[in-house]
Amino acid sequence: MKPRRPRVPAAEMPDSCRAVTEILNRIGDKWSINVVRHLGVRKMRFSELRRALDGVSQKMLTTTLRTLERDGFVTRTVHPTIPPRVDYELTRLGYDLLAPVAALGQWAHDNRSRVEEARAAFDRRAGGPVRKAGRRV
Amino acid sequence: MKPRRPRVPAAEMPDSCRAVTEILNRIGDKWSINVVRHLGVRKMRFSELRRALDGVSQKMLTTTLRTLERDGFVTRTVHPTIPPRVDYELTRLGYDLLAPVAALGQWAHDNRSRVEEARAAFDRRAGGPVRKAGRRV
DNA sequence: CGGGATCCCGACGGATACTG
DNA sequence: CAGTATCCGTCGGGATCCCG
Repeated sequence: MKPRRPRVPAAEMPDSCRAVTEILNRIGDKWSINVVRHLGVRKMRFSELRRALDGVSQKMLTTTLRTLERDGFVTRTVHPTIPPRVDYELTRLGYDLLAPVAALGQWAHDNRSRVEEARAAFDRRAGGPVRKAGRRV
Repeated sequence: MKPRRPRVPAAEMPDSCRAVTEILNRIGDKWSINVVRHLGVRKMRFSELRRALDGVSQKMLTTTLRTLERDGFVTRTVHPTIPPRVDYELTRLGYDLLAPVAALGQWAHDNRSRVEEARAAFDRRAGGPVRKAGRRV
């Protein structure tokens, strides 16, 4: 259990800022996080992942997995059988990433209702949701 | 409310999955995380944030702050002075979110080089970075 | 100073068809 | 099964102008 720092010193922000922005641009897309989370449970093959993710297109799953592989988060193992079989598995780096990601996931799970309530309250006050914002699911 | 588990069983993934996807769609945009991180240091006014974030447009900062306000992560305080002054501050929920976010930020900062090395190694093997659908740039 | 209103573009990502 | 190759719509988000 890593002691999390309660406060970020202002002086360190700029540098830390870029790192966060970078990593977020990488894993902040629509599927990466959930792929990592699923592979965190066990190694899976392509079609398993596709079914598990529910809604991902084949193209995006391929792209997502390739990029995760490129960044060193997953390994791709091809079994030259018929029919072909490809396994995806988290690397050490992938498991390291899983820790903070799982924490965020746990937070999201635990605090979902608080966000929903705040949102509903705001909409009552303001008369409607904010235009132009996060992607819808 | 279920007790938290270190490992998420595969059976619970779908539910947890949606929560993560939702929260990530919300804060996974280009600026939200860094706004929260900056406000985690101290309360700031609009133009302070704008300067601190380096590169954010006025429109996106406004939109980001509105949505964060809507979701209950920040408060917006207008001082009816001349010139006007608007302060943004994290709510309790915002500080709660800051914890896992800061952990992720710390991870990003600490592991930046590992990702860069993996990426460089992959590009050497494959002959170039990934483009769409696994092609090379 | 802190926005709101518009215009616009490029990417992200879905649908579909084809292949080894 | 596990991809590749295309086409194409959506919208995130930057630029610009205006206003109280």
